[in-house]
Amino acid sequence: MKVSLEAMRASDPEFLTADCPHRLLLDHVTSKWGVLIVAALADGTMRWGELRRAVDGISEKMLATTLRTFEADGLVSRHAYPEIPPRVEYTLTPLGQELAEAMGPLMEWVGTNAAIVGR
Amino acid sequence: MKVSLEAMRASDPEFLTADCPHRLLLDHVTSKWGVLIVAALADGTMRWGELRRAVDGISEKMLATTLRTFEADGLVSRHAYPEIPPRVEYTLTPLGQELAEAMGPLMEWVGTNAAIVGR
DNA sequence: CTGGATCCTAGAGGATACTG
DNA sequence: CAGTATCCTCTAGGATCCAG
Repeated sequence: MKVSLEAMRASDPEFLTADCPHRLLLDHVTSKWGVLIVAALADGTMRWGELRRAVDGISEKMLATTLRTFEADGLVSRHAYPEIPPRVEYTLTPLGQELAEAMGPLMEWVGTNAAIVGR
Repeated sequence: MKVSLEAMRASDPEFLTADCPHRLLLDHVTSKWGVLIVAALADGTMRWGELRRAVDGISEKMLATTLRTFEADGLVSRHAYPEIPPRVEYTLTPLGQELAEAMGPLMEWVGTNAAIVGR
């Protein structure tokens, strides 16, 4: 399947024009860490610490803010258990799982073509 | 198809770890304007001016630098015609077209789910 | 028409310390 | 363990002017 801005704009003329909601959502999910967090959570529910380790190099701040953005977007759900020590789990919502599947081909492409990248 | 960091790392343990080439390539193609440029070019060869109009809101600087990055990555090819006034056309390479196809599902997902986005 | 060259800024992102 | 709070850096990106 191809992308085709033209085709998408045939049904919605505002598709990916400046300041449209599509742009905002696209910026969220293609953010530096957003892609990696979704990819990590695609494997299933994870705790904060697991996620931090799975997404190599992420700072605590960016993990927190990206997760909050995704929660607000309804892509990730958070469940905190009232225990000592605390345990908090993050899971993709059904919508988030759709996203994970939609990103599958892109991730595969990156996986097989990383060698080509120039500086 | 799901993404699954785990699965990808089974074959390549370095997959999407910090400073790996995958990260670099991913940053290129998921950059703010990169996605939109690939999407626009997926419809076929375009001239500089067309591209500028198709990618609503892009500055000349970012159009130029993103195109140069993609050229260096082998995703886009540039052809300048020695005419007055100048005409320059940009086309996706075969590799770029693969990328465009890989991004298809993501674009569709964004198209159908933009309403959900929070601020 | 297709850019290159400059200058500038907002905000993404990082480092560190601290807390329930 | 799972975060918040601060402060700071840096660069992606924008605005503008200029040129072949």
